[in-house]
Amino acid sequence: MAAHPHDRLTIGELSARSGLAPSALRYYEEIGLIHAERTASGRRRYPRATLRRIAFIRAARQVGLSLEEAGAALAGLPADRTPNAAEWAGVARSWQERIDGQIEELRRLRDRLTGCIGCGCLSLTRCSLYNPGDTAGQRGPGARYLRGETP
Amino acid sequence: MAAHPHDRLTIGELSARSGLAPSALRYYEEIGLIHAERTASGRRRYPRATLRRIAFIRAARQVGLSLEEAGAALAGLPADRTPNAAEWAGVARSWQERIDGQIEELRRLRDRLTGCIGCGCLSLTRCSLYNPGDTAGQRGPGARYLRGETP
DNA sequence: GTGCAATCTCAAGTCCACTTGAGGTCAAGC
DNA sequence: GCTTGACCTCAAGTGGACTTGAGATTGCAC
Repeated sequence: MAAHPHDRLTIGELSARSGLAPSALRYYEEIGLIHAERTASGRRRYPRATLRRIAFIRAARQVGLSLEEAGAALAGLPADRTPNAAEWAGVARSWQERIDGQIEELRRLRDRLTGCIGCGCLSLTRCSLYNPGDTAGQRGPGARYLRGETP
Repeated sequence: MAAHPHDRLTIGELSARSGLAPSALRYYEEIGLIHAERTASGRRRYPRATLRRIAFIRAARQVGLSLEEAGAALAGLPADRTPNAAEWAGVARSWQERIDGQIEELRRLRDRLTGCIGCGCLSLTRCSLYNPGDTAGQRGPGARYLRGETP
C-alpha cells in the first residue's frame, strides 16, 4: 500500500488479494478474462472491479466451468467498473440455476449410491450405478445459457 | 456378444457399456485403476466387476476427484470381484460424506451469490464474494479420508 | 547513486487425462 | 485361404491451465 491511488492495484497486490499467482493473472489477461491498464513504464494496474471478476471466475471453476465458459458467463458484466444491480442480478440468476443443477446432479448421485448400499450392490442388473442413461446424462448438463446462449 | 463366456468382457464391449473409449481403458489400466486378464494371444478380458469400478471412477470425477484420488477411494474395493456388502457400504459411506460436502459447498456459493443480489454488490467491502476466507477454504475441502486417509 | 524487490516479455516446460497414429497380430466369416 | 475388423504396443500429440526460467527494466529505500 504505497504511493499509488487506492483504486488501482498492482499485480502483486491483486495476487495477494485474489489468491492467484501473478503468472496466472497474466495468463488470464492473455486469454482476455481480465484487463489491466498500464503505467508509463508498462506495469499493470488493475481496477478494483477485477477482484470481483476473479472471485467470479474462481467460483465458476468451482462449479465445473472451464475458463472459457467462465469468460462467457462474465460477458454480461462490465470489465472495468462495478456492475449495476440489474447487470449483476441477471448474471447471478443464471448462476443460481447452474449451481442448483449441480446440486441436483450430486443429489442424484448420492441417492444412487444409497440405493446401492441398500441392495448391497450384489445385483449387476439392478444397480443403478450401471444405468447407461447415466452415461448419456453426462453429455448435456443443462444450464446452457450460462455458457453463452443468453436466455 | 459372441463366443466368449458371458462373465468376461472384451475391451470393445467394456468400452460400449462404460462409455469410455478403448484408449481410455488402456490408459486406466496403465495407471493401475483397472486390471485385465489376457487371452493366450494377449487380448484383454475384463471381469464384469470392472464395470462397477468404472462407474465409480466416473462418479468420482464428477464430484471433482482426480483419477489418482479416485484410485485411492477405490482401494477399499476388490479389483476383480463383486465387493461384499460390508466393503461396499464402507466405501459408499465415505462417498456420501464427500458428496454432501460438495453439496454444502455449492449451497454456500449460491447463498453468497444471493447475498450479492441483495446488496447489489455495489459495496466492495461488504460483498462476501470477496471474502478472503473463501480463498483459504479452497485449500482443505475436508472429506480427506476419501482421498486415502482411511477413517 | 546503489541495491534490491517487483515487474516486464517471451519461450518453453509441466501435469493431467487422454487421443492419435504407425505398424503389426489375431480370429471369425465367407 | 483370404479378408476384414478388432485388437495389440509404443511413441508422440493435444488441450487446458498454468508455472518456470532467462534476461531486461523500473521504482523505492537507504
